[in-house]
Amino acid sequence: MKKATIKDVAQLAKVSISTVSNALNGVNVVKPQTKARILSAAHQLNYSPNLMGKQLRSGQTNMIGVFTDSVAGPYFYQLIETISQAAAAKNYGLSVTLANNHTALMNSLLGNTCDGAIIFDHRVDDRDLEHLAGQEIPAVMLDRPVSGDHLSSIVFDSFNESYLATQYLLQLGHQRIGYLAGYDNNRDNHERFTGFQRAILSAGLSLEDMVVLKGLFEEQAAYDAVKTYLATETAQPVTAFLAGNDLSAIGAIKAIQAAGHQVPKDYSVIGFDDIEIASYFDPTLTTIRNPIAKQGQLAVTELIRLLTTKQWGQQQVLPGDLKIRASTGKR
Amino acid sequence: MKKATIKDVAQLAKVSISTVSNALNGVNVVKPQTKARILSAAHQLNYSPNLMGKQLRSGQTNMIGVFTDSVAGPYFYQLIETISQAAAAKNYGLSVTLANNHTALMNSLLGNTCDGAIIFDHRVDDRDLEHLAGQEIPAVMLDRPVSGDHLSSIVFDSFNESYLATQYLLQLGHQRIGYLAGYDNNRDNHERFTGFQRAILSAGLSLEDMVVLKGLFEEQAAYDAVKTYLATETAQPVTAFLAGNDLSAIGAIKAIQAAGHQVPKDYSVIGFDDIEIASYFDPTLTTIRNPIAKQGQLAVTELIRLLTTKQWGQQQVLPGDLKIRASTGKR
DNA sequence: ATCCTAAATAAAAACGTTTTTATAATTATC
DNA sequence: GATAATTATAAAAACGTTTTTATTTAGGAT
Repeated sequence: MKKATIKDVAQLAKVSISTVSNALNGVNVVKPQTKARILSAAHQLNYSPNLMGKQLRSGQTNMIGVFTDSVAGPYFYQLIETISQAAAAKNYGLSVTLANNHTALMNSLLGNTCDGAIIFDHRVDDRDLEHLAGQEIPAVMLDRPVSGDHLSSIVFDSFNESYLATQYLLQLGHQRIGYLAGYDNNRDNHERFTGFQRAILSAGLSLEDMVVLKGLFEEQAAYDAVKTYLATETAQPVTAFLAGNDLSAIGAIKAIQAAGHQVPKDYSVIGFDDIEIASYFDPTLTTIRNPIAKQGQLAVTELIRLLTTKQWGQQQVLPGDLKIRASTGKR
Repeated sequence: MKKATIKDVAQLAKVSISTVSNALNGVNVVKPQTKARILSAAHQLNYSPNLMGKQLRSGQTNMIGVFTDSVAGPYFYQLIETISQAAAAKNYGLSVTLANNHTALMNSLLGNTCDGAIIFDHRVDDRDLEHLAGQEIPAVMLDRPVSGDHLSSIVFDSFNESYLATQYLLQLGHQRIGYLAGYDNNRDNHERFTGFQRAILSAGLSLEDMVVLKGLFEEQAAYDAVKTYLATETAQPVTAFLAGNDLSAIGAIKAIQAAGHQVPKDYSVIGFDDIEIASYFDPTLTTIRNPIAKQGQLAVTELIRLLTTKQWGQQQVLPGDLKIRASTGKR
């Protein structure tokens, strides 16, 4: 049995398709008796409306689209989980699109498959955003601050978080700190690094005394970098590491332990993100926790605001907080 | 500027919409010169096709839909990540739909928004599956074995995995084992429990000597259950726990440690799933690892087979393997 | 030039809906 | 018991595409 259309229902109920549409969509003009007949026919045929037809005609999808290049890692599922709940509360469906390449991404973004988009995808550049805005598709960016018509962003205050984390290490008495950098072109990495530098300078210390290693946001890369560093004897070695994220912090700790030292006795280590592992790892990881849930909720609220009021978008910057655990201690 | 349609492109290029369609979709009948004109017009107008129109007319979406009630937890993102890659390799887009209630779910599933579905959602019951099959929407189920027309399933061999895990504990010399049960209505829980029971009986032991606690697949619940159990002095206490999943295993270990005992010296603990935390936890967790990546790949392959050959579906059961780490030891 | 064929383009139909407009049926008013 | 007003239903248009069918144009052969 092929999928039944509204025509089939109309035929079976001996009625026109417009009446079926009205009956099914609760437009209160159809006689109870006919409505019952239609409902029964629809049920009998297992009818469910074709969403393409529906959305094409009505011009709206009642869907929020999340566009991302990867769902890997705890950050994403926490984020998506809250977005899902917030969207449901506002009676929007949620569809997460994982596009493999840039054209597929833009086609799906510009293809009117959702009323508005939440974007966490580094492949979307400024020109793409212009297209979006030009076609009046409201979007909320989560990976970098933007603003413009139909465009908002909700990002974390990476600079300040890093500044505070560095201050905390300095306060514990660490004078020489190693920074485990992430990807070069990454906004968070850049912000965190400048936050780190600013805190050092504000404390009257010299950047010359600090060490920058390549952690690349990965456990293995961080492990290798720290291992190599520890192997080269220095007159005045670093006593703490500020890692670009939790994974590289874990890599650093493993390298430190592998070299026969202890955390936090010999070296303090601090990460970013507060991923799930952070509180299960031994030692539990001091880290900066981002308000992921809040970001997700705000993204939905803001998108719906753009959708309904058609106002100019806005930037929002969320502060994170330092979660002190067992991987940091006094020098 | 409103979104440009194929009509606008046609008008600007001084050509009919069918020619535009042909030019844009690479149908090789349009003169190079006109094609260039059309492409230029499309570019100039920032044209991108409306997918609803496209899909409505062509009757296919080139999309695989993943339907689930939750993306929480490492299992899902690993699964979705592999599904995404497998789909991309076969030139299918991926759309993950998180529906909040049953009607929304079924509407979206039956709404022709994708060519085929991969379903991981306990809310989809047998009647729903009949509807699906009746409307010729191919689907692959991941949370329980089914078969039928247009329907396949790829599940883990929970029974056997549990049987092997229990055998391993017995082999280590544990004669009394506690089972930390999950949700009552959960298939995995049921399979795992019967696997456990069968292994006990096969070894000639009595189920009377075993203890069943409610772990509910959660860390906290497991913690509480084990804490309570340990507090009640028994003549012949359990020396090992088989937990329904890794989270409850971790809860159990924490409770054991909190009561002043050691793992694996005093109690061995074994989990299921091999979540990310399992190898970071202290002690690292012995667990049964499911081939999640394989499940994802197979799901896509099988769905595409259903899609293209229109054959009767099939069941597939994947074996997991025991990952021995530090949370288990000889009695 | 005339006709034929092939190539290129255009026109029209179709997909499944909702929405707008038109018609039919019922009820109310006098 | 006719007409107006209201209510219920039907018909037609529209959404943006692709696809099928029709028409025009160009190029050869006669």
